[in-house]
Order: sequence, then C-alpha cells, then structure tokens
Amino acid sequence: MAVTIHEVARGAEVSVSTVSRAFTVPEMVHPETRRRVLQVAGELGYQPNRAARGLVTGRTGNIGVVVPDVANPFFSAVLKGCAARAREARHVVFLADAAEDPRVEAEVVGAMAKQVDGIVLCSPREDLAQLERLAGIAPLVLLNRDVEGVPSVLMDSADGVRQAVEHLGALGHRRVAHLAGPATSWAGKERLRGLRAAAPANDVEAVELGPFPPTFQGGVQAADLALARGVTAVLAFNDLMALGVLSRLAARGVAVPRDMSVVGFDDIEMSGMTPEPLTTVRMPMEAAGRAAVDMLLDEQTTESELQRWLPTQLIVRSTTTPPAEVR
Amino acid sequence: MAVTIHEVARGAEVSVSTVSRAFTVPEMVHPETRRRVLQVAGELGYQPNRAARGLVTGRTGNIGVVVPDVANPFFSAVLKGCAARAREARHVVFLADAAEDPRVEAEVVGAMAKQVDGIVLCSPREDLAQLERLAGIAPLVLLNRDVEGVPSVLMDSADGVRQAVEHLGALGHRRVAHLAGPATSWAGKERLRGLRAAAPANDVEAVELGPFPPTFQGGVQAADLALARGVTAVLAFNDLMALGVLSRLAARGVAVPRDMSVVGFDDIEMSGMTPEPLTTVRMPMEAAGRAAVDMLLDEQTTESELQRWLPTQLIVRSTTTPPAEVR
DNA sequence: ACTAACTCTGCAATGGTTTGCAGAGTTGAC
DNA sequence: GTCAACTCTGCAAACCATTGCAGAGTTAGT
Repeated sequence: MAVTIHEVARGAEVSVSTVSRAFTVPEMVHPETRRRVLQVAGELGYQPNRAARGLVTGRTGNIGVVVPDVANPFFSAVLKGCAARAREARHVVFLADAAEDPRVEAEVVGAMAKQVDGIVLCSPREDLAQLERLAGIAPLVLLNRDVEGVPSVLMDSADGVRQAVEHLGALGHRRVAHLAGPATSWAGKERLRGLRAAAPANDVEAVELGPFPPTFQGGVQAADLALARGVTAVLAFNDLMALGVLSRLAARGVAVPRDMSVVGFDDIEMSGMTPEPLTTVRMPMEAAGRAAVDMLLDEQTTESELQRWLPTQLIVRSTTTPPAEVR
Repeated sequence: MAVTIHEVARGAEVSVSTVSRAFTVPEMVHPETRRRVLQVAGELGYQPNRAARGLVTGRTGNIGVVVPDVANPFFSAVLKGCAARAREARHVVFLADAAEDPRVEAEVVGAMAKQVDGIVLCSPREDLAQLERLAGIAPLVLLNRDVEGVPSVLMDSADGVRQAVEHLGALGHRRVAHLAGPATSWAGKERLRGLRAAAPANDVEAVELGPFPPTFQGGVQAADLALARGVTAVLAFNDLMALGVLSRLAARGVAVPRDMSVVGFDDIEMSGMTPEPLTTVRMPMEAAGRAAVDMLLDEQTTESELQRWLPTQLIVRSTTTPPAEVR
C-alpha cells in the first residue's frame, strides 16, 4: 500500500541510499540523478516514513504539547501557537489533555518521552520536584513556570498588573480588589508580586481576595466578596473570572463600569465579545506557544537562554471608567 | 540513553522475544519469567518504542485530528473528546490546525497518513471530490459531513432547529429570523432543511437571512438585518454569532429577551457565561470527538455502521421569552 | 517406554530509513 | 602514463521492536 523508498529506488534505477540522500543531503548526489529520483518520487507520491527515519536518526520530528484542558481558551490559544510553529518547522504536534490531573500529566509525559523531540508542558500547578523529575525524562519547555535549570517561556504578568493598577489609579480608583486565582500557581504569585509593588506606587489600596477557582463560577463567587468590601474596581485573575464577576454584578444590579470597574487577564477571544467588552491585560498566548516550540527546536537554547520573557499589554475597553465619586 | 528491549532482556536473562511477549502476549510466557521481566522493565523504566513497534505491526497507535481552528471553542471541544477517547485506548493524538485553509488541510492529511491509524477530519467546507480523494489516502472519519462511502459522525442539527422553532412557536413568536452560516457548510444545509420543515408545522414564519460568517462579527452584522425585518426572535447559526447579535442589540438599545429573543447553536462553554445566559441548541461536540475516534478504532465499523448520528438538545436559558405583543 | 501433545523460549527475518565505508569512475597535475 | 584527489554511488549494518518457526523440555496417554 504505502510506497517506500525501495519502489522509488527501483523506479529511478538507483539504490535506496541514493534516494535517501537525494532527500536528506541533495548536494551529495549528481543533479541529473537527483532530478530523476525526485521525479519518480513525485509520481509515486512517496513520503518518507518518519517513524523509520526517527528510529535511525534519533530525532522524531514530533513535538509534544501537554495542557491541563484543551477546551480552556487560554490553552487552546497556546496550542494554536505551538501547532503553527511546529508546522512551519515541518514537525508534528502530539497533543495530550491532562484533564487537570497532575498524575495524568506525569504519566503522559512519560508516555510521550520517546516519541518526541521535546515537550511543551503547560502545568500551572504541578509541584516543583515532579517538574524537575519530568525534565530529566525528556527535553522540556515550561510555560509560565519558573523552575531552576528548566527552560521556560514566561509572560510578564507582574508588569501586566502594574499596567492595570496604573490605569485604575489614573482613573481615580483608590480601593481595588484583587481576585486571586489558585494560590499555588506561578502566574498567581507573579500577579501578587506585581500588585504589591504597583499599588503603593499608584496610591491605590489593594484588597486581596481569594484564592478562587480560576473559572466563571470563581468570579461569581468573588464578586459578592468584592462588593462587600466596598471597592470601586476589581482586578480578576483571568478573563473567565472577570466574566463571572460581570455576570454576578449584573444580577445584583450593579452597573459596570458605572458602579464598578472590572479588569480581566489573558484577553481570550471572548473578552471582546461581551455586551460590555472587557478591559483586560493581554497575555501573548499564541506567541508563547510559538516561542516554546522555538526553544525546543533550537538546541543551543538550552545552554544560552533558559528563559524567554514575553511582554503583556493592557487593553482598555469598556469595563473601566472613573469611579462614581470622582465623576 | 533510552532503555531498549535489549537491556531488559539482558537484565532478566531472557531473549528479547520473551520480553516482547511478556508485554504483548502475556499468557504465552511462564508466569515466573513474566514477573521477572516486568520487574526488570519496571526498574529500568522501559517503555516500548512505539515507532519501532509500528514499523513491524503496521499499526502506529496514533490518531490524527485535523480541525480548521483549535482556538474555536466548537473544535476545541471536539478535540477534547478525541483526546480523551484516544487516551483511554492508549493511543496518541496528532493534532493539525489547518488554519481554515483547505489546501493546508489536504496537505496535512497527506503528511499524517503514514504515521496514524486513522484521521478525524473536521472540515466543514472542503469540497466533496477532495474529501473523497483524501479518504483514499488514509482511513478517515468525517465530522458533520455526509459523503457517500466515508464514515462520519453527524450531529442532528435539523432536529435541533425543530426543537428551537417549537420552543419559539410555543412562546408565541410568529416571525423568526434564521441567520445562516456559510452556505456551503453541511451543518448549514441541515439547519435550513430543519427550519423549512419545522416552521410551517409550528405556525412560524421563517425569515431566512444570510449567509454570514459564523463569527461574532457575523452576528453583529446580522443583527441589524434581523431588526430591519421586524422579527421577534432570531435563530443564529452558532453561539459565536448569537453573541454578536446580543452585543449589537445591546448597543442599539434593544433589550434581550424583552424586545427580542435569541437562540444560539452549539452550547459552547461561553454561552452560559454571558450576563444573560444564552438559550441554545446543544451540540454534543465532545461526544462527537469520542465517537469519531471510536469508529476509527473499531475496524468493523467501516463495514457495518458508516454513520453515527448524535442527538442535539435545546437548552433553555435566559434569552428567550414570549414576544411583547402576547405578554 | 514410546509417542503425541503441549508449553515455553530463542533464533532470525522483517519493517523503512539513514549512514559509514569502500569502490568505481573522472579529472587534472606532473 | 601514473597517481592523487575528488565525485558519485552502492553495500550492509544499524535503529527497536514483533512474530513465524522450530527446538527443548514437560506432561500425559497408552
């Protein structure tokens, strides 16, 4: 069924070695021979069997990507970036959805290890020791995790918070709630770090709430607490939460942005699509996916540049405005 | 680096054949021998190289999935289903994002063909001839496409429309706009078919608008037309469009559902998260992904059951209510 | 005790490709 | 005309696992 290098060799009246070389080291075969080989290969629709190739070269041409949940728009955007970059490099992506379960995550990395050249691991909550162990099994690039000695691409969340706080401060907000996501997440810690640095600098009092689940429901839950604390603005851990906040505020008759400003985080597609488009800090998720694959492909990288920082950017839309008292 | 079957064989003082069999046909090796082999394998952390295995068995243990856009919540849900089912079957999924480009799609199917046992192809718009050609290259299961002789899993859109129209009719709506998606899409045709059957039966006049792009922007654009036609309810091609409609209606001061009822299609996560949760027809996307992989795995399937129909279900939330005139 | 049947194991071929090594043929300098 | 250097090509081993076949050893039937 499948056409192999042998049929091409027969068709072009050369040995298999020559066919192989015509593809992998073209300058090593006579131009005329190469032409013939390529033509026959084309006619037969020959495509080298990558598994067989991988067996001997040790490089598979595959990139593994593991995410906690493909259906989460944050990760699907990362995934899209990975897939795009991989395709450019004629690599294939192996996807694993770890279903938010660290055990599955570890298992999946193990299973993938031999069949990929490297793995992009999006693991916001897996513990450090485990991560280090996994890094020993296969070349890894972490996404938004900072582990000694393991390459990673990091998005500058702290600076994103800074921009958001500056924005709110400039609008005149003096009391802002921060709705934390999972306490153990790296991004969460960065946010807090950024917040604690930026709040005083902008004459803003930060009311730290949470942790909450980083979901729509988490936002719903958080909204009431924020309201009870008498803040004029909230800074949500991510857009999903922000949407929950919006929903809950609407249900409680609090107008956004008139009575409460809301800032999200991530800039998932959906955040421009609510009736009141969401002001949010854009995380370059797709770019991060691309960067991660880049680092895997580039072997020097492991030596020189262990971390790649990507900037974030505040996108001001409709959910932020000066607070009632300064209008 | 990687531990092979040979080191296990040496460690357990048996031949490689025995090690191989201990894994693949356990009942064929002496229990005591098997125990020893498994133990050594465990200690060494041996995992069979699937590429090498595939070379000889002809089965790779890989499933390809190609979608037009991973970041689209519809497809990421399908993908999640595929990934979950594949994992259960100890298979791996190869993902390709065709970036909405039919050429890329065809290319990617070709490139995957040799390295997978089958491909789940989500290709709402690729033309028929092309699809048939691709089906010759690799075992294919189509999603929401109906091509003679090619296995597929289909979601019963027409019945979904029926449910939606019945619902609106029962609420008292007599003039309902249908916002069509891309004219060439199979789902689009099914919707129309369902609509034309259901509207008269429910004493509803269907105003057929479109086609529009199946996106938020498409919905924005469509909303104005629907408004101009004086309908009391709209049935959008998908939730993304419905969200666009909602947004545009809000901008134009039309209250939903008071002045206009809106029904979406798909039930993506986001549709429960808008301030006014969306009434929508749920498409079993994750189940469809699972079913597609199922069909690929099951080789009998190709003979017996070429099509698998999945039911849809109307989810009534907050965007539908009786029209003003009957209240 | 002999043979048949059965259980377990190993040998060696196989799959599709790459690659080190060596051989064949050319070219050119002396 | 000889030889070195060079270009191109082929042979065969290697990668890692599976599997048909056959052999060794055991059990059981007569």
